[in-house]
Amino acid sequence: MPNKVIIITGPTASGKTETALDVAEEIGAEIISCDSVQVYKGMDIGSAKPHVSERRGLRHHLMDVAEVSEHFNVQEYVLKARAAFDEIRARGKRVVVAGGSGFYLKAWFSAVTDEISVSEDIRAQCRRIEERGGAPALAEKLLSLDPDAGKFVDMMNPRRTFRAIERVMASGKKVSEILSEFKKLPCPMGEFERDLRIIDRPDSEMDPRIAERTRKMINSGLVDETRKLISQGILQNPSAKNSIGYRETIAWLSAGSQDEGALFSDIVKSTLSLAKKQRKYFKNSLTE
RNA sequence: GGUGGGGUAUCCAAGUGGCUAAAGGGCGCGGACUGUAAAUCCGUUCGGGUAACCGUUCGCCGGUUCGAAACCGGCCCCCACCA
Repeated sequence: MPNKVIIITGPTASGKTETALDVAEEIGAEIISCDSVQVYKGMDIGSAKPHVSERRGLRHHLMDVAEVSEHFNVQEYVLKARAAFDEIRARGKRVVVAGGSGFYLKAWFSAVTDEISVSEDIRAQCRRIEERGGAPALAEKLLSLDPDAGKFVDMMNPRRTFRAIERVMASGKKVSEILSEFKKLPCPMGEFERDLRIIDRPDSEMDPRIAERTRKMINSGLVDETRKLISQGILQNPSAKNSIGYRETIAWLSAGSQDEGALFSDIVKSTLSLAKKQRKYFKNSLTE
């Protein structure tokens, strides 16, 4: 199957970027990144984005496609990645998908969003409910619209409940219907053969790799990069400002920039738990 | 040497007589997740047991009490200030 799309993923710092480059180089493929942070311009050091000089002349897509001040999400990822995917294949080249953002990666396997369009008015209503009473108020609202919703939606999670209310209000359908229709949706990237490769290493290798990479990030200017991003509006973007490395640096800067050792260990700690979380996602949501 | 503060589970940290195997947080572990996903949320976290329950625990030793992490005495460490 020489046309298979090779999908390379793995926890952060496992070495998937290198592997992807090796593989892509060997088969003359272009790379579509699957990383929710590398999509942002200027988030380079902290996201371990390979510098242009490290890309071995291979074309990379879905990197630097958004401003840090603007929100990005899976929906946009799907749109842009699909466009790049079609374009590359139209040129007769092969594709390597590489990255560790689990939810984005899922889009290469199945639907991740539905087609219900939610009006700004409905969204504003939900926001008001949340502001007034938080998760309990959202749960109450959802149950008033659909008494069975509790079976399908995590009512403790305001974000999930919020989304469910929106969809129910916009479609007039019950959660169960929305869900079963969603499950029937095709993969947004289309039909193609996949070759999923999950890169991983034992903790005994991961721990020092993460420590070393974090050290390197700080030494090569993570703090300055973060300052620049702040001036470009990263603080207005909740997903970008909460990404690992930047989140800690922002906190460290606002706490007075004392004790660089603490910054280092905070980032290492967060990165370690990210790696664990990624493994779980791959295990539970990407493989059968 | 003196004065004050402190020693609680893997870490930080509440708790001043029973309802305490011991609040809360972190870490770890498990799980959920359709538009913030490197996010958000849930469960679990002394040992044994499916459980009832049993065993061991709050610096150490001893005491008071029906009963102590908590009260009393002694001792050992740590921190701050004074000398």
